[in-house]
This record gives sequence, structure tokens and C-alpha cells, in this order.
Amino acid sequence: MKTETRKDEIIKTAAKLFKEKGYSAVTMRDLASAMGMKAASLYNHIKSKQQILKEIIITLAEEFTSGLRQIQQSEKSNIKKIEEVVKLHVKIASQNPYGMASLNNDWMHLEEKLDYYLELRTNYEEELREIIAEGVKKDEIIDENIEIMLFSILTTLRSLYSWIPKKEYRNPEKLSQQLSTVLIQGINKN
Amino acid sequence: MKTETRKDEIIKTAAKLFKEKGYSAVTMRDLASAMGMKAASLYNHIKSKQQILKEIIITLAEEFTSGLRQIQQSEKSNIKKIEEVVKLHVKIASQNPYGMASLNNDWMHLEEKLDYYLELRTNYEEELREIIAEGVKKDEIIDENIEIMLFSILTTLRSLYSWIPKKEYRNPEKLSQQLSTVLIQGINKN
DNA sequence: GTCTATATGGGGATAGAC
DNA sequence: GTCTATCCCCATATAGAC
Repeated sequence: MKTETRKDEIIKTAAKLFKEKGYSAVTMRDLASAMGMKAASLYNHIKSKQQILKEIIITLAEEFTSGLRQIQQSEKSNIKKIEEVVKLHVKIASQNPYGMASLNNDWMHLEEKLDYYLELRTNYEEELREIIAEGVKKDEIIDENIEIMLFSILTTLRSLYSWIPKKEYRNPEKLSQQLSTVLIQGINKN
Repeated sequence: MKTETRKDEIIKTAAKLFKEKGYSAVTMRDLASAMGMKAASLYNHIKSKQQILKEIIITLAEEFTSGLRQIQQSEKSNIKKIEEVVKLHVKIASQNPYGMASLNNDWMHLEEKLDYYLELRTNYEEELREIIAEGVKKDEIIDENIEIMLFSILTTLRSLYSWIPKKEYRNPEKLSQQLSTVLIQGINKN
């Protein structure tokens, strides 16, 4: 557990601002002002605006990748694996909802690391697709269009960051369980 | 059916660019270049960059508002109403996937019309919440956390624009039906 | 209706004093 | 580690010729 450096503070503050207005609309002067300093001073801690975005996004993308890999390697039913994926998203989004906004909305502004990010993203989708396809094959999951099931689940999980800061969702265990119910069982009573 | 004016073309092209990089990162030079003209020439057709965003977003927001009002006033079961809401989103997103990106991601860059937009958005969510709450009360919908059901459905519908341009989803009827199944019945087989 | 030229402001980033 | 001053570039938008 390292102590938080000034650089970490800057990145955290930047993520908060990026969530409100997006990467392109946030200026280094905005960021400096939120930190209580002048824009030029930021550059003693970070190399560039682009580096801030890169650190926010790549860190999160790698967390998802390694989290999913662990789930994939476990010996659970595919429905259980999906429940674990829900937990993974709730956990990461709870810890860092601001960063999640950049991951979802500002990845296209990555320069150097864009290809790497896209690779992680594509692989993530592909692995989740395989969990669903396996579930269909083993009769755990209905034989409906896999892409629709995949994107329905994934887009809900990806937008978690936008409502997780609200009061009702401070209990990650409970939220994960309720969300799994809705995503897996649907909302229909009959 | 009016013929498409140059202004309409500019707005359509702008929406396409906004979808790729977001409002703030698209310059009037980018837009002009995509239109095969110089930036200054754009101003013979539109008043400002801000006006383009406003037209894209407010038009769509009003379409959703009036669409939902019609559904709300019909005499259907609440589950049927949700199916109609799915159809509404599929229809609008199919007609204008580029504009939907701005509606979802760039509304915070609205200046003059921001408050109006937020009012429409809040009302939309509130009406949909009431449909779900009614459904729970009448035993059509499970008695699970309403906010979670609402946001799970809504975020899936809101992100439709990002995957609707793909080949498999060109049939709005079929897509609506499959998506309703997944959202309402879930994915579980047992 | 499109162009060139330009006004005006703000962006990211660096130099060098303290 | 923070500041002031500044560089250089590009943003939106307008004026006025063709």
C-alpha cells in the first residue's frame, strides 16, 4: 500500500473532470485549477495530458482482462461465470467510477496505446461471448441471438459507473446479486 | 417530405463525426473537410457549432418524449408497454444512429438548451419508472429493485446506436422482438 | 454559395526565476 | 515544487471579394 503521490492525485482529479465533460473538453488549466495550482506546475508530476488518459484507461482495461481470465479458468457453470463477471464490474466500477467514464467514453482519444486498448477490448468481448455460447450449448442459457445477449449484458455493466455513485448502490454484494437476477432471470413474473 | 437541404447534410455529417470523436474533438475544419468545403463556408448554412449540436440532440429528445407519451396513454399491460418502448428505441436508433451518439455522450456540451434537455431526460426516466412500478404493483413484473430494472433496461436501449449499424441488426422488427425477450425473460433457461 | 484573409481567444507545453 | 511569462498552434467565427 503505497502512499498516494501528487501524481496519483492529479490522475484522480483528472478522471473526475473527464467524467463530467470528456477528455477533449477538459483543459490543463481546468485540471490545475481543480488541484489548486497553475497549469505549468502539473508538468512537474506528469508528462502530458495524453499520459493521464493512458494511465486511467490502460490500468482499468488490464484489471478487467485479468479479472475475466480468472473467471474463465474457474470450474463453474457458465451462468455462475456470468454472475462473477457482474461482480467484477460492480467491484471495479465501485472503486473507480470516474475512471470508468474515461474507459467507456474517451478511449478513442488514446494515441500511442489505442491499438493495445482495442486488442484488450476485443478479447474481453470475445471471452464473454464464449461463456455465453458455452452456456447455450450446455442448455444453461436460452437459445436466443448470442450477440444480443452479449451486448445487453455488457452495455448494462459498462454503464454501471454512471449510477453506482448514487446512494442506493453502496453495497456491492447486494447490487451484484440484484443485478445478476435482473440480467439472468429478466423482469417477468410469469 | 422536404428535400434535403445543405444544412441537413451538414448536420448529418456532423453527427457522424461527433459519434467518432465527440463534439469537443471535432473541429469546424474537420466538418468542412468532410463536406468538401472550407470551414468559413459552413457559416452560410449554420449559425454556429453549438447550433448543430442543439438541433441533433433536441430533435431526438423530443422524438423520445412524444413516443413515450403515446405508449403511456395506450391501454396495454405494462409488459406490453415496455415492449413498445423497446420498439421506439430500436426505431429511432435505426433511423439515426449517429445522432443517438450525440444524445448519449454530448448532451453536457449543450449551452442554451441544457436545462430543457435535462427536463426531458428526467421526465422520460420518470415515466418509464412508473410503467415498471405499475407492472410490479399489478404482478406483471418481479418485485425486485425498481431502479436496477429501470437502469438495466434503459442503458441497454441507450447504447443500441453503437451496435445497430452492424449487419445482423438491420431488421428492426426482429431486433425489437429478440431484445424484448432478453430484457424481459432474461437469458436463463431453467 | 464558396473562397481567402484575418480577428480573437484559448489550447498544450516549456523555460527559467524563486 | 510552484510560479510567471511565453511559445506556437489551432479553435470558432466574421468580413468582404468573386
